[in-house]
Amino acid sequence: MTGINRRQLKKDELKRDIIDAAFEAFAKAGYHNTGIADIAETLGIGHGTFYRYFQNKRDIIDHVVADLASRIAVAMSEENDPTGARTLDEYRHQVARIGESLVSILSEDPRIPRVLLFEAMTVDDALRSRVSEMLDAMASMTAAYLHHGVGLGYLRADLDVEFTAKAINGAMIALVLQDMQSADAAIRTRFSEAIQRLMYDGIAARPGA
Amino acid sequence: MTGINRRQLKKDELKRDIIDAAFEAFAKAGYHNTGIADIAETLGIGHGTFYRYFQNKRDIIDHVVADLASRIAVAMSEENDPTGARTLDEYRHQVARIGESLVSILSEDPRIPRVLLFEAMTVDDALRSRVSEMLDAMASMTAAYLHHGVGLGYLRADLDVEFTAKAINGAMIALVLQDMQSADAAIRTRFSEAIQRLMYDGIAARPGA
Amino acid sequence: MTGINRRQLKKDELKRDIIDAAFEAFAKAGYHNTGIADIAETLGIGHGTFYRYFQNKRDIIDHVVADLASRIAVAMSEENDPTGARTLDEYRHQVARIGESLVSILSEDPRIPRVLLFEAMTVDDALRSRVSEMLDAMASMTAAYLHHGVGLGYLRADLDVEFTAKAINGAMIALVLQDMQSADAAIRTRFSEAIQRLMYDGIAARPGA
Amino acid sequence: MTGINRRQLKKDELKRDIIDAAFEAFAKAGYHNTGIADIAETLGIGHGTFYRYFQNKRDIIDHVVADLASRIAVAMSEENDPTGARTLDEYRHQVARIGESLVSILSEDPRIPRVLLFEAMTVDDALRSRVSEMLDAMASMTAAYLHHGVGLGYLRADLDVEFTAKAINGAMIALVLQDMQSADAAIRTRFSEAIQRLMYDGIAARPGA
DNA sequence: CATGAATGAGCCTTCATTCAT
DNA sequence: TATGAATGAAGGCTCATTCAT
Repeated sequence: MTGINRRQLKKDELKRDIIDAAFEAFAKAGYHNTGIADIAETLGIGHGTFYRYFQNKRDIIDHVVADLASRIAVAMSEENDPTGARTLDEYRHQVARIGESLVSILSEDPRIPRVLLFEAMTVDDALRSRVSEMLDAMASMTAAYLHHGVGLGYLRADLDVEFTAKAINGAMIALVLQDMQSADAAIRTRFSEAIQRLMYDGIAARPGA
Repeated sequence: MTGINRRQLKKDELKRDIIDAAFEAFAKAGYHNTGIADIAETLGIGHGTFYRYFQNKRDIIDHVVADLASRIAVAMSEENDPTGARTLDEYRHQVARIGESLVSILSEDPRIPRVLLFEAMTVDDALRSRVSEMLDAMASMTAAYLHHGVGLGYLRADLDVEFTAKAINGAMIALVLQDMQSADAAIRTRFSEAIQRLMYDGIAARPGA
Repeated sequence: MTGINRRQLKKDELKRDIIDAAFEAFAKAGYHNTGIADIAETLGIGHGTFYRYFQNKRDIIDHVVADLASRIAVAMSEENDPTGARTLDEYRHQVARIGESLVSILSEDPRIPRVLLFEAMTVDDALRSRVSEMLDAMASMTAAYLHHGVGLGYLRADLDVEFTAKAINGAMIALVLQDMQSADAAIRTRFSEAIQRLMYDGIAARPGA
Repeated sequence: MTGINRRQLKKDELKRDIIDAAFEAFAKAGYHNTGIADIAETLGIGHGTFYRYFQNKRDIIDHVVADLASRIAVAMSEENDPTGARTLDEYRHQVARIGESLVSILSEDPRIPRVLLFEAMTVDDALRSRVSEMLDAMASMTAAYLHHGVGLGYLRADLDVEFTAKAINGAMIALVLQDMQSADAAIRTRFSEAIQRLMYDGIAARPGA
């Protein structure tokens, strides 16, 4: 009994390890420059073993992306409560926190944007769609917060929630990409604050302010 | 003399044709799924001929990117006059125009973002850097306009010009990507206006407004 | 004791099942396109188990062929009594019956000629010889009957028993192959009668007849 | 002009050489045990070159079979004149000659029956059908001669032309297979005569004869 | 004894690149 | 100069076989 369980556990573990190694390899060398043998060698397993866990090369990038997708989904669901704010300030902080969170999910590990935003986009249409949907989901979440902000009267009533959310999302992804290159906390903070000021105050000088 | 020139002309023409065909192919099938033979076949030339014009496969994507880079540089330089505005309204319009222009350069042909933002990013570090620099250049241009706006007093004096420019750039690229998928003029207009309102008015409700 | 016997029985049973499943698979997909795993899966056993009963893939086709050989030998020995005829007519009927029998052994199941005459012939020289010997044995049996027929004066005294037997055998195998494709009883009867008439009457018109 | 022709000639020659080498290899080691690399190595060419001439491994066996088919068709058409006989004796000789001819086509080179009758039958249904049709064509030709013989009154009026032809064909193929193994001229003659006597005289003792 | 996880030899096929014509 | 025939490294994938559990 336990024998079977332990074996299954080992299998699951190896499957995870393969996904991780593939992720690692795809991030470092790119999907197209990575061979199944490279992944297997990293793990010290025979390359035939790979095919006991995944159907083919295409299958593994799918799993890598799915893995990232679920990580992101989990992280997003943890923070997802657009209704929790009682004051403008609370709202701002909440939005800032969720924004940081979204960015962090991708920024946490520079391999994530590399694989998700670049490598996965060159595999085929299906995967491209898959990733696009993930990004759309992030924009939808942003939109939900904006929508709530409008409802509470914190945000402009005439706000084009959907497209403003997409714009903000674009800015956040720019941040992620910036982070991917430099990974400098100070820069990240400045970028983050620039986005927030852009959001709440705009860039224009205020006659009254 | 003229014979040589004419020959040179023909050579240049074919070189251009190869670049265009490669661009076309990379956009449609991706860099890694495109063979030299595919490109040559499209042009009706022998695939050995390719190697008389380009050193290798890596070389051609470089030229494709360089070609896009120069197209973008030209388009940017045409519009590049951050000092031309005399009133806030003029400034806004000028910035809107240059923003539209930047977006248009990439959006004009959906193959451009496909090749530049996806395919080129999976070739190697050198090319990735190359494209990053192009995007940085775009952000720098945005920054120049912001800088000028601050100088003229149209924009907030405490504006973090550099990072706000990057944020806006990210939003514009999001627009480009959106356009790449749908190519719907109405959507593009809405997205564009959302970005502009975000820039000048922010999203917050104004007590006084 | 009985426990061991029962175990032995079970082992023998599984061995049989594996042979049958292999026969089935080889007939359907061919020896070279059949994997050990396919055979094991059909039986619902682990494919490692296969190797407890057979040394390797080569071994199993040997057993399949041996199994067919013994089936054929049994069927042949049941009918084998070239001395039993007392009149020409009896002789003819006896020969017809044994001929039908020989054909039936192979024709009974279209998988038999498929495996024996085609698949087994592409494995290696040894197996090819094995099958050839089986066919030779069939020809020898035919020859025995012819020999007896000559001895009794029913058949031509100058009959080249050996090679005529081979020729008749070839005709019978043609019938088997025909049957393998169509399995139409009427066709089979016509074919069978054509062979018998060919044997006894030849094809030539008889001046006196 | 001549340059192109010479090149084309060389290509045709190499294509032929590949077909021949494949034929050779399939006959010696079998289709399934022969690698593309084996064929290429025999010819001293790179194995990539193979794929400039044939789409894949399946393609080459098709060409090998087609090549044999056309050789056989040519040989058959050379002899094909069932109407040329004026006397029974002439008819007999004619039939004997065409029979010898049919047998010779296959027997001439023991690799032919090996590839055609065994290897090709193991590849897939399509090829199996292809070869079956070839054998049917041979039987049809035999049938045509029998039909003519009946018309001229040389053969029994009640002869089942079609199936008798198939039976005779089976006998001839048995001869071919015999030849494939031994290649002894004396044996071949005996076998051939046994078939002819079987055809014209049958095996039965004749009361009057 | 049964199992199936692991293995790696081996095969087919592609394609960037070279070079003789 | 243009060509395309030739090449072989490289890579994806299969499957017979072994062996620890």
